[in-house]
Amino acid sequence: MKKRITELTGVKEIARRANVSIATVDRVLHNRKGVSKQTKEKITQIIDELNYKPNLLAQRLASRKTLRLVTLIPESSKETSFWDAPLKGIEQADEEIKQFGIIVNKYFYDQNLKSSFVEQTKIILDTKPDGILLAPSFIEESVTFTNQCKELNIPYVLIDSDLPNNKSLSYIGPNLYHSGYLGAHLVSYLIKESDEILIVNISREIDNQHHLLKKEEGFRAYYQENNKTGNIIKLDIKDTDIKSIERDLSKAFNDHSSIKVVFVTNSRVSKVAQFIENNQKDVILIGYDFLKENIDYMDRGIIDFLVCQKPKQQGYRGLISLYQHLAFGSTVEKIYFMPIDILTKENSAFYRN
Amino acid sequence: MKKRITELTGVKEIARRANVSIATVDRVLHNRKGVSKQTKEKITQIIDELNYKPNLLAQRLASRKTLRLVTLIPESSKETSFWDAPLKGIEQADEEIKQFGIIVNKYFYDQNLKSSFVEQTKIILDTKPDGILLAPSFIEESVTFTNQCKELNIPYVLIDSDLPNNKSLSYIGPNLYHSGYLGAHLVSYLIKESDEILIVNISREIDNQHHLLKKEEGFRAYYQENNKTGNIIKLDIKDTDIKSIERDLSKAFNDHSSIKVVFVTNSRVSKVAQFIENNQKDVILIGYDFLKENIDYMDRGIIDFLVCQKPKQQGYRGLISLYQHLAFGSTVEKIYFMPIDILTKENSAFYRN
DNA sequence: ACTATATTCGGGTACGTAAACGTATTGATA
DNA sequence: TATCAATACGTTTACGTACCCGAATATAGT
Repeated sequence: MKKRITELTGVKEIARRANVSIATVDRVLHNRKGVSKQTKEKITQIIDELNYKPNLLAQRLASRKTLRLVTLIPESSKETSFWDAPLKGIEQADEEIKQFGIIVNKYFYDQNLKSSFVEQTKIILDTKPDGILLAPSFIEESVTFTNQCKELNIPYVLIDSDLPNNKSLSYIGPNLYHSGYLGAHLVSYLIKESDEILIVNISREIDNQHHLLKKEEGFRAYYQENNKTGNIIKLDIKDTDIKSIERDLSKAFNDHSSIKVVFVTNSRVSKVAQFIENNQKDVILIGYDFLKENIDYMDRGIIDFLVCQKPKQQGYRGLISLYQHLAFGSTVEKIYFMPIDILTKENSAFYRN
Repeated sequence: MKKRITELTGVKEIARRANVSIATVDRVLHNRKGVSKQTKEKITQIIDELNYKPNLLAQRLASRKTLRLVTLIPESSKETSFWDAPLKGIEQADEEIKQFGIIVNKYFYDQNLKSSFVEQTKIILDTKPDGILLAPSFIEESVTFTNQCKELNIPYVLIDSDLPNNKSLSYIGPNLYHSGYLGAHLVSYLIKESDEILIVNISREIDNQHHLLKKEEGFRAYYQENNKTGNIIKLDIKDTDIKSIERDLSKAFNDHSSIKVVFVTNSRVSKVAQFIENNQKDVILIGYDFLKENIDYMDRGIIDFLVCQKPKQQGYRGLISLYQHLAFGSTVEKIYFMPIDILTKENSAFYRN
């Protein structure tokens, strides 16, 4: 530990060199009025010369502001615990930044209930937060909401899925198309020419099917582009209870005798795993997301691969981005695609969500 | 943005409640002498009551200390650019923390020259840094060095490979055994009973072979534990020039006609790829590390899988850990195993090192 | 020329903590 | 008893920035 050499680059130094007071320098720095053109130019020049960077510590300390951020994501449901992970990320970020005078308010909606989403957005707008982290499951309603945010000049970050006309500060989440593409690539290693591939979409109508379709598109694209002749069968399951799923799967396996690979387009892969375990099917099973139930099946060798895109990171990074943008005016990446991670029995223990 | 409600939990408030000055509170907080037992107890109690947490911003601002951290890692060589990545991570962390009064000095050694390592450690100890980030390629010498650090009370963090008697603040890097184990698991999907597997170790004697052996051990363990009957052939290549490598590989392929998978235990996989491309061998090739030359071969379909363990993150996290420990006294994870990432042609573009 | 108003600027305080320095009290020693 | 050191505590300045308040100056209008 050594004494710091006296700072030679602060506002004080700038003021000294320009023969003005620090208040004037401050005005220039914050683009406030009350400074003559001459003085402003002179100060600006000195700022450039010194390559002045404000001391962030002092800045936040002196600013008697409290930033309030809100998050709006689906609540964790019985159907899937997927949203536990982003929430954890949010909580972790909250923990880290709250000491810097940031308050985070969390709001949740029911993924099966559009009205709950709309309701929450209204409540949020009433509180006039300084920034918003949003998981936009319902496209149309989300567009409406984000437009309102724009009008009120409230920056927002999207996670998990993007919106078409994205005026968001940033999108942080998967590239769904490539995610499916990768799935197909993996599958290509695992099958022979004559084998059949079963793609399974499990999702209620009301869900944001956008996700699944994009993935399927990527999956199919791989086969087209690479002239693979895999025989692809598609199965849509709209009723998400286990009985319906088992019934539909049974039928598929009866109709198609040489299914070798099953590709489930979302985190509900554990339901399929349950069926496969019970019925002793000898297939390779690929699905999505690092959920406990999925990991269990993977450890038991029923699920072979899980593709995962760091849901916790999405929450964490989203909040941190907002914070940095609001507190320091840092620029943030407009689009931040999460890595596409491949999990197997052998590396899942080391996975960082 | 709202005005912050006047802080009711600072040293000032504690001082007010205890009927003492803030200096006395400060003394108690820092365990300095000059406070009577009574007063100290009283203040301690109030601190607990208020659940006082010091304002980190103010703390760092007021402390006229500069922390100096040093890093010691191999220099990037012609043989492998692996260490470019950790260096980048270090530089990124440096960029982030230098505004908080942290100075980072970088030192490098030649991975093929023990003496250069020892030399650098001496120089470093002379400068008496506040913390050290170390990549301990040479085990014995590193043990000596870290023991000296312990004596001088300088905390250090290890990256990339661990040391047996680890009194380090933290180890951040791969679990090599599991890394190899995963490789075998991947391979198991790709081969038939009769196929042969070629394990290739490319490394000069002087290198830290520890790495490679651990990986190989994991690889073999998988086959034993899972009763796989794969026919494993091992090839050690001590001369790292391309000609020797090609000669040795040629011989191996001549001797063994049914090699289907080649597993290279380190980042030199691109050399093998070069051979395979030139000789049109139809094998699946698996190797390590996200290097440009490796990615190139993967994009061209010569390398099928790369296993990678976030080398950049290792550098970044290592420095940040040191900083947080020294600046804030945060506790850091004693062992932080990096995730074991599987890269293919299709997800490498989204990889975050 | 004289007020009224706008513009330009500096002084000073605040944020919460660190720590150098000063002061008062006590008790031991010569 | 005079001296001194140790102890316990308070006062004050400093860190670098934000921003309020008011003073000085310039400009305009009569």
